[in-house]
Amino acid sequence: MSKKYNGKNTFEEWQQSWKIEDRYNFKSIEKKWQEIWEDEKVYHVEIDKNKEKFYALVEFPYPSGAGLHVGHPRSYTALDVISRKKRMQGFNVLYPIGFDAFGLPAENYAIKTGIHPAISTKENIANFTRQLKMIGMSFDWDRCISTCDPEYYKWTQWMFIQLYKKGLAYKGKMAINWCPSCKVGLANEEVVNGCCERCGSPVVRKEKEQWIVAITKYADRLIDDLEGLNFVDRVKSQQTNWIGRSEGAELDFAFGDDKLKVFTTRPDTAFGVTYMVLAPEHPFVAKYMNKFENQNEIKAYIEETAKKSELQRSIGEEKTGVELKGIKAQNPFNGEMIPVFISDYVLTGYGTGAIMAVPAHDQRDYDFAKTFNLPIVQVLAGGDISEKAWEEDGEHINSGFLNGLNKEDAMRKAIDYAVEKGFGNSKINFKLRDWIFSRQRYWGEPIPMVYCEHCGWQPLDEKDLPLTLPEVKDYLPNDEGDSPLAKAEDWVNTTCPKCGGHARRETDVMPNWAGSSWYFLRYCDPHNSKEFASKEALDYWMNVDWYNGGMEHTTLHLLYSRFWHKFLYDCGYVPTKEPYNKRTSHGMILAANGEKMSKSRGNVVNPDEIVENYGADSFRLYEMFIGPFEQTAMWSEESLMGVYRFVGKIYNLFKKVCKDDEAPLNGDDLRAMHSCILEVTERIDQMKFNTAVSSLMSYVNYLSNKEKISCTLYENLLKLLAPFTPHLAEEMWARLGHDSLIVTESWPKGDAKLAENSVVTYAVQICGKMRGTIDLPKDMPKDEVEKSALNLDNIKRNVDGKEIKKIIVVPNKIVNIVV
RNA sequence: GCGGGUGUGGCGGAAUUGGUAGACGCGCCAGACUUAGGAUCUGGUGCCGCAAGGCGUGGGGGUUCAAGUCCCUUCACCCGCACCA
Repeated sequence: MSKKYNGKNTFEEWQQSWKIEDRYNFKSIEKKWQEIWEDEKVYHVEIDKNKEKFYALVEFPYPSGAGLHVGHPRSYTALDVISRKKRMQGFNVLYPIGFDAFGLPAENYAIKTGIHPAISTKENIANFTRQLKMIGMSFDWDRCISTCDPEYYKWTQWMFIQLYKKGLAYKGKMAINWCPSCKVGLANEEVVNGCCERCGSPVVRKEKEQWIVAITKYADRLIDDLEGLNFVDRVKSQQTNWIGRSEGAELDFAFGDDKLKVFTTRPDTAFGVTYMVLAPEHPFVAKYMNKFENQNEIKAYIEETAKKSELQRSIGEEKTGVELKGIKAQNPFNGEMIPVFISDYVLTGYGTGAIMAVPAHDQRDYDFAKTFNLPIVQVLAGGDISEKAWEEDGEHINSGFLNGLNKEDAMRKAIDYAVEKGFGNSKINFKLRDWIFSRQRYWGEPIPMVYCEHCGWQPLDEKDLPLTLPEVKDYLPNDEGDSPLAKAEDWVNTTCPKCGGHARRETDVMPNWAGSSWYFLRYCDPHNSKEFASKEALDYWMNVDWYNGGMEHTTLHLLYSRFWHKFLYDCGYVPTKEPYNKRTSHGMILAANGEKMSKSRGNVVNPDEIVENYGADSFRLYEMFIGPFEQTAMWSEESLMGVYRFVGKIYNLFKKVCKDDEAPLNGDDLRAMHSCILEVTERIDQMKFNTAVSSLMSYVNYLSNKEKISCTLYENLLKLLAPFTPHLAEEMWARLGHDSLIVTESWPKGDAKLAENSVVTYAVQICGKMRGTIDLPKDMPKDEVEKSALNLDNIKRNVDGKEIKKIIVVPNKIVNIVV
């Protein structure tokens, strides 16, 4: 008997040395096994073509100064359980971790303290690493990456250059969302209810030159390719909604010397158009300004709307606007001349920034028409348009050649007509906007572009990557929106890679969604200095088989990374169209009173303390037991105590364990063991971790009631526990005298036949009401079941004197007597 | 307004998809042991009732021998988007 992992010796010696006071000492047990795993690189993986691979991924954390939150391990433990089980089932499992290390908090901390973000980030990463190891995560630490490492962001920059070369990254001047508090421009996805996602300040509009990434070119594919993916429905629908595809037509209305283009989803209602509206920012407003009769009024309105924040603009209950007097538009369907307005209810960024208004059939147009006393012409039969707009369908009326048609036919005919006469065509529009990619801050990837007066914007030569962040003394951004990098004159002034003349570097940095858009690719081959990852590694490891992360990233990271991956696929750099086969989302963990955990509320639970008091195994197990994985859960230290007691019980059970021949397995034993194996196996796969733990508890309760526990029963318990409480499982496995690590043992196989009982309990009902139960042999013939049921005292008494109409027998389940 | 989700004991939550509602855990009650502890063990615990029995899965209706589960209707709460033409 080897003593490789075992300070004592054999099973017998362990049992003999057991004293009543020998309590479950999680501290020494957990430390011991963490060291062994690390020394033996148990969780390190390499490509092994003889084994089926499994790639499990969790969202890598931002290494904040606060350290790990109890919410992080919910996701990490879940996929750790899955990874550990998959390993035991013979898969070659890649379960990596890294750090999404660029970001504002480190930079704000630097502004406050003067400590360089690189230094504080490094410290935070060290702390996170300590904590993640403390809770026994089976990550392959050799593959640990950090997005702020130049060896990493070299490739982020390289990919940006590819985007630029393919015309998908462009510099544009446009009104962007500006957070006056963070002093940074934001992508559309980073604005929540008109406020900054990060700090909550109301966002204002600001005209700025920005790097923009043309994610909208992929809008269609980002929706359509969702179909084949195993993503939870709420993720799919949220992404589809966000991208917001709508099909319709673009139509030209004559306006001055121009054609005023509008987008509409209902070209069939064109005969009901009684006026048009432009966004105040629409170029025609400025172009025709000197032709308008009420210039002062128009200018005043434009000024007023410009001052409003996005938030104010979107909640204006009353419709406002100004007519552009002096020029009318002509409806190409019926030749009518109609008035044109500007109003802030028309958005400049969607469609063409102009609409044809059909007040009879659109409530917003209806409200506007009422305010400005404009005619309302009904073109769809139904409803009462003196009350409100009729937005349902109906037969077309007052519509010339469309009269009498239904929606589909009228749509087709209207578009055909527009195409034939040359004033329109069918068109699909999206809510999704291009991705604003510039951030006017310091702690991010420098954008590898220079501006040369002769050659314009030029990408760096790829061999000059990485373009590293320069040192600066002052991290403060300014209100004008200049990045702190602008002050690093030596760095900013450079030469043009094309003509060799003087050029200036881009001083904005990338958003921190850049590095996270492809990190799962780097995990496949993290030390490669020639490519972001080798073809061989990508071919073997991709796709991610199971990706778990927060719902808050559905329209941010998850959308960006799918886009980024599709781009790389189009360039031939990755083998698959989509990066993730399966996406699930964990629920949040709230404080005991149902509030969000936050520093300001003082209700944050610190994992360090939990592990100190109860151990990593209990912590992990509680995270899994806390409630349905995809739902919000409340932290409860009492419930954690219950789990801790359970873990202690498993430890104490050891003293009852004996060799199988001392306590031969009986039918009940086999039933308990096999049904537990079957349940735990199935429930882990279905992410029903809470009920998987219940199964284990029931099994342990069964074992506790026994005088002696056969070794087989206990060994299987340990294997089933290994994914949840790996330290304890290893320790008890070793104490049983095994020379192997339990994490490398194979997952037990449940036998459904052995899990079945030969005696079943029938519920006996009269007219659907429970009147008793009866134990009968499994698969007894129906008429015998009936007879036995009618023989029950309680049934006899209740049936007495009544006529039995019929008796329903559901095999092995229920007898229902109808009287 | 649109999209997604949730409602079950004192509490967190189970329920093989129509077949004994309340698994498992917490809490509570009773008992055991004890160098009294936030320890451990045993039993009990949906509600009303001494009992027989009755009532129970947000509310109301329906289908069925049988409904937490299916259908109709209604209410409450949570999340995402929101003047998207």
